[in-house]
Amino acid sequence: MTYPEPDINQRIWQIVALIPRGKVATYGDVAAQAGMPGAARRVGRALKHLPRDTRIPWHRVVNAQGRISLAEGSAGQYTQRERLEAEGIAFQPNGRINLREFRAFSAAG
DNA sequence: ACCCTGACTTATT
DNA sequence: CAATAAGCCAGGG
Repeated sequence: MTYPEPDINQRIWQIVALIPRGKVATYGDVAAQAGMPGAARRVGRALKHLPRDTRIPWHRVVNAQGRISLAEGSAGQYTQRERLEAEGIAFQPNGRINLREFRAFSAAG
């Protein structure tokens, strides 16, 4: 069976591992930090590839709107929110995270 | 090769 | 703020 570029996934996971506790990064941020600006979707795919028992803090990756991209009501969505709140990340009433406050990598790098 | 789909993003209406 | 459109990269039928 064909294998989806393992090196790329490794690089993406490495960047995600750099997001400090209590902070988040957008898919676009991770892609840019990994040296592939514009490849936000690629990041999502890499995360989906993660083994269940990984220690990579995948939950610290949210979309550009400061929202969780996993399906509403899904187990993953619930887990992600629980973990983020446990790290002290606050969700606004509209379900969004204030990126100005919790973003790990600034747009300027 | 063609087309649809997705843990995405930005701009426009 | 919601709906559209267009750009983006790659997997799978």
